[in-house]
Amino acid sequence: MTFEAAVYRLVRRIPPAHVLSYGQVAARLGQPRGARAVGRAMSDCPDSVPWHRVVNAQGGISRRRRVSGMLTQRIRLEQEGIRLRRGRVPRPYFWEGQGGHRCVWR
DNA sequence: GACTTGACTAGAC
DNA sequence: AGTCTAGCCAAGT
Repeated sequence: MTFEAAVYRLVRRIPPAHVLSYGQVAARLGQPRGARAVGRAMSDCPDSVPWHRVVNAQGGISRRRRVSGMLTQRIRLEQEGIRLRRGRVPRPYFWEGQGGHRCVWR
């Protein structure tokens, strides 16, 4: 199992209308400082991966080579019912796994 | 095979 | 609240 594959497997488990930061993904895979490696993996991921559910630690959409990709990500998030505040995904949308949060998606 | 380059980030000033 | 740094991993040079 490569790191990349592990990243894709986890990202596929993020429920609709929820997000995870690059750092959170890395931490869950046992690499608390591997956020950057997650970003690299996401830059080349299969279409079967809901890549739009991964944002940066501030809830914002990170820059990339293809600027248009940023718009696509925002659109996809909004289509799932996520409302961005000041260009960021508000905290309640962050997937905390088993616990604590209320699912705002319907 | 060494070095660079990112969709990153927590911590230290 | 800005700036800098170290740490991560794979692809491209």
